[in-house]
Amino acid sequence: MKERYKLPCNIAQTLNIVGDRWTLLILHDILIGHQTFNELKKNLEGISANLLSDRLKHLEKAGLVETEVYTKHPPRYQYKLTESGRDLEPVFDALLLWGRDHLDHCYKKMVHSDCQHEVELSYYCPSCKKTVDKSEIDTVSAVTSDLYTR
Amino acid sequence: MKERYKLPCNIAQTLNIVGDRWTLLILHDILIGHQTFNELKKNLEGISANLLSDRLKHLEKAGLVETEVYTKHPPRYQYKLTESGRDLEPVFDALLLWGRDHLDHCYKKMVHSDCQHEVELSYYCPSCKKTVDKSEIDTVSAVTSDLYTR
DNA sequence: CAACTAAGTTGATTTTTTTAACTTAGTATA
DNA sequence: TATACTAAGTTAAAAAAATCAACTTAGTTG
Repeated sequence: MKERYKLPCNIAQTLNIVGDRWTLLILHDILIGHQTFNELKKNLEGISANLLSDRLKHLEKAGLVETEVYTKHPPRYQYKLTESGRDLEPVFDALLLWGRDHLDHCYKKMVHSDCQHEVELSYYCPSCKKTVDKSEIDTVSAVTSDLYTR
Repeated sequence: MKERYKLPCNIAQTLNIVGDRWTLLILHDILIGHQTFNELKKNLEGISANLLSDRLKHLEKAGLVETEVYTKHPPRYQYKLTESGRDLEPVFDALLLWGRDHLDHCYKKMVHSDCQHEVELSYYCPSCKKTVDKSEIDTVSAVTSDLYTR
């Protein structure tokens, strides 16, 4: 993929990697256990084979997906997420929870297994070892530590 | 927008609303305070006027954005996020934090204002009033409460 | 040996996005 | 008062991306 968005912004640059049509859904489908080409194709109803092929190649190059031989004869591969691919989980969960709250029809929710109550996303400071409110968080430039808004 | 993805999945259906090229970046730019058409156009380097116009119309229809007159003469509008638009914040933050961890060049980070340490996303059970680990969370069908994997 | 399956590839068509020029209404400037 | 300028778009053409449908290749099964 060419660098589509040129903005100096984590979100834009992340979307340059995972923001194309179908890409996040492919990654999510691998995450939940669909690992062969045809399994993915079957599960992602509506995707075309060439697009799936292109996306998998791109994601492998970008280091989010890796292939692994699972039978030698005939040679068969399975697609797996790398660590950086698995690290998209909060993105999937944030989208899932937005959908839970705002879609006309909600398909999935996330509940705490102990009590079966729905969970939320929150922010955690590993140094203070506590949950912090969004209002206590600064989004700062990674370079100068100046306060930034993007 | 037509219903592009037909999958019975919160993530796919959410991406039907916000997954088109430029859409999340537009929403984020409104969130951080750019509210007029030309401000958005200037800040989203590379976007074309007609696409920005189309996206804003779509987002208004979908209820994530609303317009407000801010001068009568000449009539001038500003774009604002509705509550459902603002609720995308965890999505933006999850993308930002993925970028912090995995982009070659990181532009922004999020720190706890008290201690200046970088924060993480976590899951919170409002019923148990505590942070819960992802391993303690079930993603279940919203309808039948059966365990589901999508 | 014929049919089948997995994992794609190829080429044509359709849809989206980009590029660039134009519009419209009001404001400010010479 | 004509002229240029700005905000907020629209329009049309060209380019790029996605979809659709058919084909390929290598190995397997009946």
